Amino acid sequence: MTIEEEIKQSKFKSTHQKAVLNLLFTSNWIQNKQRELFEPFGLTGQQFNMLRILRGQHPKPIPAVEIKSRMLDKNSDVSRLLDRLIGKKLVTKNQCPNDKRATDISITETGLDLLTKLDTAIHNLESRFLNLSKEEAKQLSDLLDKARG
Amino acid sequence: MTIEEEIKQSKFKSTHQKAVLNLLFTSNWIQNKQRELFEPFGLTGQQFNMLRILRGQHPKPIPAVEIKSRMLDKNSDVSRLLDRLIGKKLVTKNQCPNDKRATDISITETGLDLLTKLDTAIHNLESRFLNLSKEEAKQLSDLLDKARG
DNA sequence: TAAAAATAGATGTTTAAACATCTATTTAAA
DNA sequence: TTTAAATAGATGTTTAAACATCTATTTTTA
Repeated sequence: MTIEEEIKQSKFKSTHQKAVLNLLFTSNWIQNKQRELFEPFGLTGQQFNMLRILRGQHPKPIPAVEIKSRMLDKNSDVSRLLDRLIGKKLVTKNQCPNDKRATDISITETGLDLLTKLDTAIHNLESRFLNLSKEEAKQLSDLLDKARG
Repeated sequence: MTIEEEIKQSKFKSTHQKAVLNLLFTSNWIQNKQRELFEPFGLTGQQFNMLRILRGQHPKPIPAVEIKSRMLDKNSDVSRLLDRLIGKKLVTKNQCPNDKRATDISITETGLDLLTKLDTAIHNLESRFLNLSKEEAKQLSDLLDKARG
């Protein structure tokens, strides 16, 4: 379905407006797919994003402020997202010895196991459901970089 | 800034994963810009989306279910979004005479005036801040359509 | 036609987003 | 070095998202 069909709008003020609406719509579309996938595991998209960041650093702990700077959504409420992940034993938090204000956040083995279980499903979502060739995926990413430029 | 810089991640599992992360990031980026713009007018992005849909139909009223089918976010809680817009006198709601279950929703003059005030600012956001040529904007939109295909 | 299914919308509840403010600690400046 | 500024993170509050469930009405079907 084209964006025209998806939102039942045949005309747009400009090509740019159409691109913006399509971008926002497609982002929602992906997030809905992801939500379906995460739901059986009791994770939200933001929580998954955070776990993936921590896995990237594992076994090195990182402070919460560093997580925030890597999140897709820069407004994320990292403190309380962390609280929920700690409650699920997926991450640990300790006071950083060098800087008493800061925290050392690490993903636990349980967290790593959970991500491993999700890996295949996520890969399918990203590659199989994103109906693009490798070249087109690169082209899309490059256009997005340029769009924000 | 490239997506690598934005989320401080130099390697990605696949080109597709990079495209997905870039898409979600860019969507957040746009929504943050929009929020700044709407904030002085007391609107959220969803409320603006709804008003624009109603303007597209004006002066013909449409039922709430029709609004929902045109929203960018298909999970929108239309009833309560409408309540808020009615509270601001930006839209009106009446029982539909043909179908007592349904509603006739219309944008008010106040709502139209508000959108008029926002038009230039939105156009700037969409065209000036989306740093793409017309051809690139079309290319982006086409890739997004294909990605969901 | 009576019962079942579908549709339109409202509402209740839990969780999270958005925004501001606050404390503790560290770094910079006077 | 004493104060001021900046930084890391926690927390409080309001609003909205997410999910289910409910009522009223209309449509279908047995």
